[in-house]
Amino acid sequence: VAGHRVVALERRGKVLLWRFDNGGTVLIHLGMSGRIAIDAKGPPERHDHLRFAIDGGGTVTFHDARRFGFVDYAPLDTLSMDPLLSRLGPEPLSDDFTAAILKNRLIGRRGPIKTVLLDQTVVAGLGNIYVCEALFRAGISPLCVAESLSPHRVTRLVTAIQSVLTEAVAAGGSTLKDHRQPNGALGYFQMQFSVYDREGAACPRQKGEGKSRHGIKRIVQAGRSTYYCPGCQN
DNA sequence: CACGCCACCTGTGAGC
DNA sequence: TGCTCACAGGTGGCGT
Repeated sequence: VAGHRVVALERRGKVLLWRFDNGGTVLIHLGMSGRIAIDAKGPPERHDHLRFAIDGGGTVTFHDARRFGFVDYAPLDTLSMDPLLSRLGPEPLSDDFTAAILKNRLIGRRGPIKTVLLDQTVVAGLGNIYVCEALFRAGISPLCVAESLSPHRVTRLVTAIQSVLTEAVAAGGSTLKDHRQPNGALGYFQMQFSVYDREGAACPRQKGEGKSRHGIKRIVQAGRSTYYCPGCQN
């Protein structure tokens, strides 16, 4: 991409796409601990893996301590065939993400809805935090068999996913530890978590209602932590 | 095909 | 203080 101009910055699921005027695309996945830093000050730090120098002196740095992220390059016209993108489910904030479509994609999925929503081929872009938060908002137990959800519940789930993602983006994401926005700012959506990483806390929906006997519970599903309120999610 | 488990790699906090 | 262990936002390969 040296010598070429970026013509568009896009995203598909969790994959960042930098489109260049030669038709090529740089693909970036931040994994768990990755970040992009614009005009990072000073010399490269530990775990800075790649730095782009921009005309005018600016820099764009890919930094990732845990190295679960990656950067790849797709030459002209190969992007749509990229295995990273070709099997992705619908964008949850697009018009393509409706209750009818999600319901359809849950057919044949007998695993728990929590695990199924983490499958990027079902819906693109959801991670562990936002699945937990969306299921709480929808009042759906993470243990529910995915294909058994009623149309009404799937409708609530779609609405919950959209609201969680919209609010999380507005808050700059969730900084548990590593996440930074490209300008270096922290994310703040963790302040608004209802259940994630809140094991033992009172359920926010039951606060002040005198029936807070249900604390937030942590279980493990497919090797991942799930947080939920057994009182409101069933 | 669907699903669970494990590995991948590094940092951090808890417990001793 | 320093050691060991468990665990962490994701994904892909493997066995079942």
